[in-house]
This record gives sequence, structure tokens and C-alpha cells, in this order.
Amino acid sequence: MAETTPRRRDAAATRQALLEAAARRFTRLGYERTTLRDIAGDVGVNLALIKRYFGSKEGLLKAAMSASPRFGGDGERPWDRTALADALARHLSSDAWPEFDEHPVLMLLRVSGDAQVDGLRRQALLDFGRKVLTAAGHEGDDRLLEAELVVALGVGIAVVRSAVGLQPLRDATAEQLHGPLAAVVDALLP
Amino acid sequence: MAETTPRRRDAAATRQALLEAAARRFTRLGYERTTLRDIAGDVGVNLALIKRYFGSKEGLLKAAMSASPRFGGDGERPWDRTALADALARHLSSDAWPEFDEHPVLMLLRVSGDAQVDGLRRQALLDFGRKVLTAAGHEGDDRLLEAELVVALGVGIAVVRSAVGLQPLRDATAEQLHGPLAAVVDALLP
DNA sequence: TCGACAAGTCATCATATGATTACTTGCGCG
DNA sequence: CGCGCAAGTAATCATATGATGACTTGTCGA
Repeated sequence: MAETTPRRRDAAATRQALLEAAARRFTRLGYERTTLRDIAGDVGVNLALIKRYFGSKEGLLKAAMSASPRFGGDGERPWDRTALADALARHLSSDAWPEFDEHPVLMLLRVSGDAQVDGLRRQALLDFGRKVLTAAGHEGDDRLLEAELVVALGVGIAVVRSAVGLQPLRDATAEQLHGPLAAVVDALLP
Repeated sequence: MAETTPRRRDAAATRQALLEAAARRFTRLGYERTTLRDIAGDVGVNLALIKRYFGSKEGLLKAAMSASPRFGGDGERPWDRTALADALARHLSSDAWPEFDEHPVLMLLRVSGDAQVDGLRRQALLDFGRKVLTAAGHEGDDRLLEAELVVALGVGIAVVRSAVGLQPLRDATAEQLHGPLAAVVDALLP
């Protein structure tokens, strides 16, 4: 958690480091249990800087959520039918997130209260559902419920792995998850 | 939330009322955001009583978690294969929990930190997984991963419904859920 | 070189909240 | 009736934490 290079007065780098430390703590501990002091401490910087850059704790949260990676968000190609189960298995396996309590989805859930934050969270999951739907080759909204069940399964896996650490799910590899997940996708969105 | 009958100095009733108010708040808001003052206020009683009966906030949480109903816990008959999807659909539909943020499962998740609490939570989900397994007619542990995926789906549905309120899942009835859930169970535990 | 401005720190405040101890009051039993 | 005890209250403390405004210092351009 301590910084590696002393980071000589570089606002952009400091800002970035704060965002990362914040994301880690919000994800692991949730909003209330992470303190600004701890985040500042992680980065090796003074508490007051957070106010300078993000205005408030809520502001920091929003920034961290906006910067957080999303399911199949970034460089990832649009999924097709077979890639869907694949991507799910990869993102949710212990391979991808050995630190089982740092999965980005968890930040969406551990946090609440502010309406704008709720919006971010909601949008992320809506996007994910939409993505599932098109990956499965359904264009209309007639299978939206089923798509949301796939989303729910993804969320549930992340939660169960992290918050509860249930075996054998906690240590399942992408390969082990792939079969069952493909079966579920086929069953729900044939 | 205010009490209905004035409740004349009845320790048992007061204790019970505290447990219920606590469960509601812990479930909706999580551990940190619920305050002892608010719980005491709900019941119309002084803060110090909580200490008297439960020792501490943690103690109250443990008591509330132990008293909370479980998936297929109480009077419910052991499930068989067909009853499983049925029970899942019922417990997770908007029929059963129109107050979508009061589902008992959520208390398991919103809370963390203490080892003993983690144990309670873990045990509840383990029991649930075991129950799924036997309901599906699998005796050994060879399909434990699949059973846990069913558990994860249940958890995920509750989370998505409550924390995010995603449509159409949020308003799905037991009837609407039954088909897809039965399909998933069949796919995972044939 | 040096001075201005952004980057960063310090000290302090206000408040919410859990804990705790001493007190009061209603109820039932003899 | 009245007394003793459990049920309940009041007042107060300690502390953690977010917010803030005034201060210090490093860096970079002219």
C-alpha cells in the first residue's frame, strides 16, 4: 500500500494514486468503513489533498466509481454467443481476481445513499445486461428478464466469492466455471 | 416504525421489538449506517436498553442474525426436485418481499468484520447449498460447485433486486421467475 | 536567480455515535 | 400497603472521522 517511488509533486500521479487507493478500500470495505485518513495514508499524502482534488468523500467515491473498469467495458471486443460464457468465466474466476475481495463489481454494491451514485451503479448493470442480450443474439427486449438473471448470477458469484468465501466456488478456475456458466446461458437464452 | 401498543414494561416484548427493528435496519442499511439510537427510536425506548439486553452493537447484530429466517429454514418441508425451483421463485419474487430491500439474505451481506458474524453468514449459505444439493437428488459432493452457483444466483437476484432495483427483475412475480429458474436448476444439476 | 503559483501540510473544529454509569419508576408479591 | 427488583431513562464521555482555512514548500519559466 505504501507508495513505491517518492512521486515528486506530480498532481496527476497523486490524483491517480488516490483514485486507486480509494477504489481498493471502497471495494473491500464499503463506503462507511473506509476513511479518508486511511486512503491518504496509503498514498502517503495529507488528508486535505483529497478535499482539494475531489471536494469530499462522496466526490472521491463518484470519481473512483467512474474510473473503475466495467464488465467487458474497455478494450474488450463485443461478445458473441460463445465468447459470453468465456468472458463470464474469466472475469469471475480466481484466475482473474485472486484477491477475491477486490472485484470491481463489489464497489457497485457496497456503496449506497447518494442518488447520483445509484445512477452510476444502475447504469453499469443495465449496460452489462444489454451486452449479455446482444451477445446471445436476442435483439428485442423479450428476454430481458433472462438476461438480468445472468447479470444476477455474475453479481452473486462475485459476492459469494468475496463476502463469504464459499468453497469450492472461491477457488474455481475459469476452466472449471466455463462449463456450468455455458450451460446456464444456454438454458436461459437459447 | 413507531410501536403500536404502548407495551407496558414487558422485557420479552421489548427485546423482540428491538430485534425486529434491528433486523430491518441492518438489512436495509448495513451495519455502519444503522445507529443504535435509531433502533431505540423505532421501538420507542432508550439507547441504554440495548446495552442491557445485547451488550453491544455487535451483540445486537449477532442476535438479529441468529433470529433471522433462513432460506427454507423454518417450517418448510425439505425440498424435492420440483419444489426447489418453486421455493426459489417464491422466496425471490416480488410477491414474497415487496419491500425489496428487506430480504433476509441481504443482512448476511451488508455486514462484515467480526469473525463470529462471518461464521453465521457462511453457515447459512453452506446450509442453503447443501439443501439445494439434496433437493436435486445429488448425495455426494461432486456437484457442489454447481449447487453453489445456484446459491449465488439466489443471492445475486436478491442483491440486484434490492440494491439496484433493475427492471424487469425487480417486479418479477414468482410465476414469471419459475420457468427460468427451473431451467437453470435443470441445466446445472441434471 | 528568483518569484509566483500550484502542490502539499498542519492544526483545529464540529459532530455523530457507541459506551457507560448513576438514577428513576412501575409492577407484583408478601 | 409498601417494598424490592427488574425495566427503563437521563446525562455524559470518549473517540473516530469528515470538513476546513491558514500556512509552507518545491518547481518551473522568464
